[in-house]
Amino acid sequence: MAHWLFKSEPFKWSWQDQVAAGERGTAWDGVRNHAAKLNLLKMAVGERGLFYHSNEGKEIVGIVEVIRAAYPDPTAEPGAPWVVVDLKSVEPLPQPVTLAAIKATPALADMALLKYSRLSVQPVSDAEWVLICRMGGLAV
DNA sequence: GCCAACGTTGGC
DNA sequence: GCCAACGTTGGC
Repeated sequence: MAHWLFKSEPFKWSWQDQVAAGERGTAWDGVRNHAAKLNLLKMAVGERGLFYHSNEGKEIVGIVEVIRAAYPDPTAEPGAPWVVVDLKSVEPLPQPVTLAAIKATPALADMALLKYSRLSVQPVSDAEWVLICRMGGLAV
């Protein structure tokens, strides 16, 4: 299964908001970038992603799961190509993984987070996923 | 089809 | 607050 990374500015939509949304989850809306949209389209129900706080925090704080595959973004104009997936929170990272820690880890040098820092929905490789989960204090 | 101008993102 | 990176827009 593929893994992903979702970026959000915490004052717009934080990990706490995602947790508060509970088991029913919420739509990950507002994506207006075609590369990010393509990633959303590739997602399958049950795939998991990292939840990253940009700007304030600059750290990966939790794990989310795709609970509904891509469908048209209800916040976009009718007919627009934008899509959302529904996400629910799974668990927090006992120890958040900071951007600084990622930069300091040679094995993570190719992460999209570093190479394409403005992309809001990114793929994460299996190796990156395992390493970040471990750095965050989760057994994998 | 090129490219300058402009807006947005996001780290610092 | 600054600025680099990048996407989009619009004139030509």
